[in-house]
This record gives sequence, C-alpha cells and structure tokens, in this order.
Amino acid sequence: MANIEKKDISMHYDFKEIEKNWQEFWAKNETFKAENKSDKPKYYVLDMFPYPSGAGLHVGHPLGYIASDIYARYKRHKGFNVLHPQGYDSFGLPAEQYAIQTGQHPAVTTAANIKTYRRQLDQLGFSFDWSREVRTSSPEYYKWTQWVFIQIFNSWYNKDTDKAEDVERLIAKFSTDGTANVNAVCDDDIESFSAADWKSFTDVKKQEILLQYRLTYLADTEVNWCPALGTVLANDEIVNGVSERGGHPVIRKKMTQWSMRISAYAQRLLDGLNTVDWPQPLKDSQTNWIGRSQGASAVFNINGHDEKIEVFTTRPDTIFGVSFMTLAPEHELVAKITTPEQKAEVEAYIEATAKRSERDRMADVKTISGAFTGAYAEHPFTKKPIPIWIGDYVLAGYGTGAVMSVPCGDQRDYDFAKHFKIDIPNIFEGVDISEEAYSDKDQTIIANSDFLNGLPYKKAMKLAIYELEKLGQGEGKINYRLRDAVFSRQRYWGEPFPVYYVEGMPQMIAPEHLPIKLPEVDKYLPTETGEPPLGNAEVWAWDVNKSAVVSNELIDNKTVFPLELNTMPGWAGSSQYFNRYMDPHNADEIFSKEAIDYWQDVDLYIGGSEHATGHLLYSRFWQKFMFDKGLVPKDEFAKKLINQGMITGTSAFTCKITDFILTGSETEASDDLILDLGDQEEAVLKLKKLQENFGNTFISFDYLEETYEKQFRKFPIFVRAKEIPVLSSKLLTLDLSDDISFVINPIHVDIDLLSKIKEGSTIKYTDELESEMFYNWRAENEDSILIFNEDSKFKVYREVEKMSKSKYNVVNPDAICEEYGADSLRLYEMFLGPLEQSKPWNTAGITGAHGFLKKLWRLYHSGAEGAFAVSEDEPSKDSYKTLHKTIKKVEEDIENFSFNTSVSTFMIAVNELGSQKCNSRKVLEPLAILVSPYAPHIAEELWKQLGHEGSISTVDFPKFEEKYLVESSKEYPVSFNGKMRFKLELPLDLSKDEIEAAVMAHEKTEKQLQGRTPKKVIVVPGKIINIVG
RNA sequence: GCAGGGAUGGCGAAAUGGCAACCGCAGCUGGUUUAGAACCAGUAGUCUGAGAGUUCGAAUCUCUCUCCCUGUACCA
Repeated sequence: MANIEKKDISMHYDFKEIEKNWQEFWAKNETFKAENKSDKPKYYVLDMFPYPSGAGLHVGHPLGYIASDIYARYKRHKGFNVLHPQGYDSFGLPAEQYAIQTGQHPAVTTAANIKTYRRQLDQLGFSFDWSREVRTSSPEYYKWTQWVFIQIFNSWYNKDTDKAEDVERLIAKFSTDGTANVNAVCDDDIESFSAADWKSFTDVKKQEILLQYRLTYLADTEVNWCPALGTVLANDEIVNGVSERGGHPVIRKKMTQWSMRISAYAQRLLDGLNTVDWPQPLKDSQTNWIGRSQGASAVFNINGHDEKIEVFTTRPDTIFGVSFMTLAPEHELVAKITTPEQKAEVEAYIEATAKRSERDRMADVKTISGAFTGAYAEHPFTKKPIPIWIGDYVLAGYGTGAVMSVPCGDQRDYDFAKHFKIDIPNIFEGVDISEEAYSDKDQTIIANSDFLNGLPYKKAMKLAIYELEKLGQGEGKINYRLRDAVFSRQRYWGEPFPVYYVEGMPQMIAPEHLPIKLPEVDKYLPTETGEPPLGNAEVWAWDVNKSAVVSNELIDNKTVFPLELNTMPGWAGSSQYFNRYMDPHNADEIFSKEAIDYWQDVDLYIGGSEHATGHLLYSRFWQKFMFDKGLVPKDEFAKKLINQGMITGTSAFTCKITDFILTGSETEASDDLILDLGDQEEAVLKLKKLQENFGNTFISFDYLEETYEKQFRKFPIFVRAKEIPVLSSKLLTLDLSDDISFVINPIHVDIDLLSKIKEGSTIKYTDELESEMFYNWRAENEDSILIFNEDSKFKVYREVEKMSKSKYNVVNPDAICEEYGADSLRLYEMFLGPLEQSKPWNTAGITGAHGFLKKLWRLYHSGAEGAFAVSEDEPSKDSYKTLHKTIKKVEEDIENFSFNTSVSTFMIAVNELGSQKCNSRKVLEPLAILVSPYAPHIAEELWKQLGHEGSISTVDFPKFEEKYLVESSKEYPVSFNGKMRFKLELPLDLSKDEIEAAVMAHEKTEKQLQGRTPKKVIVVPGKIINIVG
C-alpha cells in the first residue's frame, strides 16, 4: 500500500489513524467533561478504583471498563448528563515492597505506573472525564480521608436514635446524667458513673472513657500480624491462613491499634442490602460476613467461684440437653477455675493449641481435642453440676468464647462428647441420636425438659428465654460475627493519621491544618526498635503553637508532641472516592452540597467480585456514617452493581521432579519411607544421589500424559521410573536401581517461552517449550535439566486459569491494539460472552470482530476504489426493516447489559445491508450512532464523513418504529406431534379456524397423516401450528 | 459441609415454553488476487450432561442423579 493512499483515510479503514485522531479530538475538546449543573437528568457510571500496578493492563482488565463505557456512551445518546470518572487507588503494598527492595520512593514508581496505565486506558478510547481524576496518594485527596477520620473519631453511636451522633452530645449526657441514660454501642468493659463522677474525672480519664465510645478508637486488639510483611492484616486480607498478598504466614498478636466500630452498623448494613440491586452472591457473602444470629445469652454460675460463664446460644430451647460446658483455650476464666489435679493437663493442652498455627487448625477440623478443667458449672434450672471443658473447636473471638454444649443437638458437641465419653442426654421426642446429633429445628418437639416438654422449637425458645430472664440469668440476644475493623497499618505508603499524642492520649489535629503530609524517610522498613516505618522520619512531631509538623528533636511533650506512626489501611482512600468525584478539586469541602445533591449516588457500579467483603462493606459503612452526619443524601452509595466475570488464560507448566520414592511401588513421600527400610544409611545415600542428579530436572509432559489420566487428572503425578525408558536408563548408568518412583509437580512458565506458529494472520502458541529461552528465563533455570521427548521437543502441561501476571499467562492488549485497533478489541471483548460469566481468552477470534468493522466501513465506502459514497435515496423496505430490528435489539441488549448479543446483531445488520446494497443516508446515519457506544472511533469518523460537525457522542439515539417490522404474512412451522415437518406461508390476519382449514387442506398434511384423523389441532396465530394424532 | 452459578457443534456462544444452534473462530470446497495477506461465494457437523415428570409442544418449568466452576467454613 502506497503511502499517499494511506493518508487518505476515506479510502480504506485505517484504524490507527482514525483512533489516534479521535482520541486527540476528545482530549482537546474535553468531550466527556460532565457539568455539575445541567437540565438533563443525571447518570453516574463508575468503575471500581484501579490500583496502578507495575505490570500494566492485560486483556482481562478492560472487560468491565468497556462495558461501563458502552453504557455511559449509550446514556449520553439517551440525553443524560453522564458522570464517568476514573482515578487511581495509588497507596498500597506493591509500591512499598518495591521501595524496600530498591530504595526508590514509592511516589516515583507509582507515578510511573500511573503513566503506563493512563496510556493503556487512553488507547482503548474510554469516555472518562479525566478532569476529575483523583489519586488517593495525593495530599489534596488524602486531606479529605484524614478529615473523614476526624469526623468518625468525633462521633459515637446512639442506639436510641440508631445513628451516629457528635461526641459533644455524649459529653453533655455524661455531665447531666452520667451513664444512666446512655444507650450506646461501645466497648464491653465500660464502667457506670454519675454526673458528679464525670465532673470529678481528670481530663485523661475522660478521654479514656470517651475512647470506649468513639466510632474509631484506640485499643489493644488481637490482630493478625504478618512478620514477613511487617504489618497487621484485616480478616479479609488473609486467605487460607496466609496473607492474600505474597502468601506469608500470619500469627495472632496483641497490639495497640486504631479500630473502626463497624459493628455498630451491623444491622443497618444487613438491612441496606435489601434496598440495592446488587448480585445475589455478593449480597450473600456480605450477609455471611456480618453473620447475624438470633438466640439468647445464658449465664451459668460456677460451683465454688464467684465468676460466671456467659454463653451465647441460638438454641436456648435445648438448655436441658446441656451435659458439659466448653471454653476456648484462650478464655480468661480457664486459669482461675482449673483444679490443681487438672492443671498439668490443661496447661499442656493450652500450650499445644497455641503452637498449632491457624493454618493447621483450619486444615485439620476432624481431630477432636480438649481437656477437662476439673471445675463444674451449675445448670440454671436443674441446678445440677455440669463439667467444664476446654476445646479448640470453640473460638475465642466469637460470642463470649464459651458454649453450653448440647451433644444431642449439635454435631460438634456430639463428637466431642463421644470422644471424651461424656453423657449425651436426649431431649427430643421420638428422635434417634445413637449415631449423630439431631440439629433440625422445625420438626423438633422438646422432651425431658421440665417446663419445655412437648413444645415445638419456637415456643420452647421463647419460654426458655422468658424463664432465664426471670432468674436474671440470661436474655434474648442477637449476635453478629462482624468484628470491628482494624484501621492501623505499620506501613509507609499510606495515609498518615491526623493524630498526635498527649500523655498517651490521641489528639486530633484541627481540620484547618490538614493535610498532614507523609514525611520523608531514609528507609521504608520498620525501625530497629520495631516501630513502623514512620518511626524513621526525623521531622514528625506536632507543634501545637505553630500548628505545624516539626523536627522530632523539639518534642518536649508540652507544646511539641509525637505524631502517630501508623498509617491508614488500603481501604481508607477507597471508601469515599465515589463522592469525591462529584467535586474532586474542592479545596474547602470534601464536596459541595450542590454537587452531592445533584449527583446523589452511583447509578451503575462495575467491578470484580473480589471486593465483596472488603471495599464494598467498608464503603457502605462510611457512606452510612456520612449519611448520619447529614453529609450525603443517600445511605447506600451504589444503586446497581455488576460483577464482570474474569477472563481466563491458558497457563503453561513444566513438570518438575520434586521427590523420590525408593520402593517404586508406593505412593508415599520419601520421608516416611526411610523408616521402613532396613538400611537407613543406604537409603539416605541413595536419596542424596538422586537429589544431586535429578534435583533440578524437568520432564516433557508427553511421558506423563498417560499416568496423569490414570491418576484422576491430579498433581502430583507418581511415575515409576521403569515405565519411562529415558529415566530408567539414566538411573542404570548412575548405578542406581530403577525400582523407584518419581514425584512430579507442575511449575508455571511464562507462555511467552512457548514456541509460536503463524496460522493465517494470527500467532498461536504451541505446547512446546523453547528450551534456550527457558534456560535464560530465571537464574534458577540456568542449570536445569530438561528431559526431551523422542522428537527432541519439550512439551508443557496446559491448564485454563484466571489470567494473572503471577500465573504467567497474560495477554497484553497493546499488541492487539497495534494490530487490530481499539474498536476491534472492544467489540471482541464484549462478543466473547455474557458480561458476568468467566470466559477463556483466545486472541485468534478477534479477526471476526475486525472483519466486521471492515465490512461496516465498506458500507459507507461503496464508491470507486473505496471512496466514500452515500446516497440520499429512500432506503428499501428491507433496509428499513434491518435498521429498525437492529435498533430494537441493541436498545434492549444494552438495557439488559447483554453486550455480546448486540455485537452479533450488528454483524447481522451489516451482512444484510451489504447484500441489500444499501447505502442510503437514512439507514447509515442511525447505524453509525448505534455502533458508536461499542466502536466509538469508527463511528466518529463515519459521522464526520457523513458531513457532521463535532462529536457523535451526544447525538440522539435512533428511535425504533414498529411500523417497519410489521409483516403481512408468516411462514408457519407445521408440526406433527411436536416435530416440525414442513413450513407453510399464510397471511397473518387469518383467524384460528381459517388457519386450521388452510393447513388441513394442504397436500403435505394429508401425506403426513396418511389417512388418520387428527385428535387435535393447536394453532397459535403468528407462531406455530401443531397437529396431534 | 454450606451457599451460589453452570453443563448446547471442535471452540466461544444464541435461543427463557413454539422452526435448536443466530453470530464469530476453527474446518472443508470453489473463485479472485497477492511478495505475505486480504476478499467473495458455497459447505459440513451434532440433537441441548443422564433419567423421570408437567405440556398439544421442553435447551427453557418441576423432581432425582452425575460432573465442573466460584465463594465460604469449627460462628455455638
């Protein structure tokens, strides 16, 4: 193609030139800038806040962005004032880890990553209003994160009004009535006092008390400490007992930490779920996370002690079935009540459970363990003694850390009782409990239970609670699993707290002095004394006179005080960002009243389901708090939420020899086997030799394929050396017996190390490893031994997994944009399948989407040598029909977020218009608008060529008109007993009887019936005819 | 264990009670053209995971079973 021709973009579809031009046009004209004042109705479309990682985007990331962009563009065509902002959640661990390794300031790497991200986003043609961009790590932004924190600190939760209120109100109540009329969500161990007491307290004491009520408070908390990361993690940052990021072990540790009293909002967070249009699985996981259970608390006296055991139970109706009590090993009463005889056993048990890591306890739920304390509790009604045990199946962190054990009604209690031979009384009428506990509630009739005899579950429960209350030994209670959220992190790259300490008590810095900027440090690791990284800062003290951050040397604890060394967690900055977008550059307020009143809330929120119990729960909490304070008009921030499905990639694995089994027949690990062998020393030597020769060895997958199939398609694979001649002969040359087995495990390799073949225009990955590239890939592979197959090739094992950098199976969108353009990529990503389902990526298929765009272009360029040619003629009836059925379908599809089906609708339309040789403006103009949300660049270009000035983006969406689709006749499928046999064209205005007559008179009907008389003829006008008989 | 989702050509999928497989990829045949490619015309496949039920009619609704995916788990 000559260069001259290439410049004339009207001649052929030059997507590179088109996309570049229009991206420049949009940026220059601020086409997508949203105004905070408009006569149009508002619509707010938001993508979940991206963290700008160093790896950049892969093809899985834009899926949600493309969907939300189509919707935003569609809403603009529909006359809405659309807010579609984007920004960066730019504080976070990866940048800090990188800083620790390289010494580079996280701000520098973050800025570089954002640049890459922005370039990649821009190249996809998204209609973001970039004038509203925010970054959580910029002081202008985190000023307001700090500001919200101060508001939360200055609030308490009043149960009477069921909302957050200013702490001043609480102080006023204390001053007039003491704690008498205070009904607050607060710490468990609060003291009661009178108004006079309050006035007599010292200032420090008052502050201490208030901390027990504030919605964010400082307290010694059992936290999940991750030694490898040097920080505390929230529950949702831990997966399977190890850190979500990096997979490091996590231990429990007591530390003084900021916490958020999210538990105050447990019920409202639950109730709010009924008011939002969010996916059910997401709602379910929040419901489970909050974990409401209704029941009763019951207090058991302990024989010979003043202390009492309080338990929470959801089955107070089974209280006569209690045959023992179980305390968590960590329970504070354990040490006090244990008898001298049982002391040794109990202490040994506590020590043993403490040693078991969280991970072991999770992996091993079957083993029953516990110890008897020697002490007895007293049953509230029967007054009989009940033995008190400890067991690690009772969790210290849930309820009171103690349970009343009812073995006949709870399987865990049942197993425990069986194991320790404790009595299992049956309190259910007509139920056999000799094999397992009976936990069904609905059909239960209580027996052997004094005043509860003969009652069903619900009535028994009410009566039991009533009787407990009468005794003063219990009450009806609702318990939540949701714990207060730890809000401190021992990290550098996060929001600093606007907090300094006077006599150990936290003080807020006045809002007018915000932001408190993150100080500079020499290194990003904890200090030698174990303080968080901010402990390395030299200028990190607060001067109350100057109202400024000053050098640590000036700390005198009179006018200059130390500042908080922790920083805020990742979710701090993302919990209000959707509101800040409404007025992102406001320096005086978090957002103006006009802005929040106009935009209200997010209408459509699109993002991944991994945020279900983290970001999406915390944000709802902050929003409800802001609502209580009258700052926002809605107490739920997002009306509708969609989780886009993930894109999967085909990972490649090399099969590595990871272990040896000396007997050759068993599938046991080598450690266990040594014990069985006569000559241990010989075995050790043998293993050593094997390790030396096969320690870093990989084997081509085709040797293993058969064995893999046989072993239930699971790794590790156990193969006998004898079965693989290459291995067997190598063993023999090493003077080793081939009567051994190898244990083989898969190790990820980058799919870029596979050899590629060109197939048509696309590049396809094979299952073959390029060995030279493999040796050079990573240092540890340099000396690797590859065992090739008979054809001297090395095959890898392939498996479909979530596309992820860590799995080395990512496909980069840059190369695809380069070859096919953003419009092709956008269409293809939507074409793959339903938005919410996960689907595999296959780059080869993109040619279909690209081919469609070329055909679309040709519709408008039917002139000589592909020149632009559009006629002013009236389109044919068929063309009108094609257009209007397309309008109808595309509109329905977008409203239902069914983007994949509208792409195929476009393809059909273009194929039909092509064969109709349609080039009428009256059809092609609306068609360009229909396509524009999906493929905006080509649509803009065609719009311009059609002679329009300015962007297509706010042109009215074409109006569907039914009249073009009205048909006068219908080709009826004629079925016999439900099977379609032939078709018959009949006018649509025939009545049922007329249709039946016409069908029965038809010769083919006679042929089908072969003389039989039909029992019944079903006629559904406009649809189908079915003849039975 | 519990909760949710799913199973349709070789692959991704469409059809939500009425003609199964629109559309695309891959395949095959032919044409045209090329340095490579592109383009055009045509074409095959299989019977909706298994079994039962409701119905004139079921991929679709109901029940049972099998398998897969995702989330979650000693929560009293």
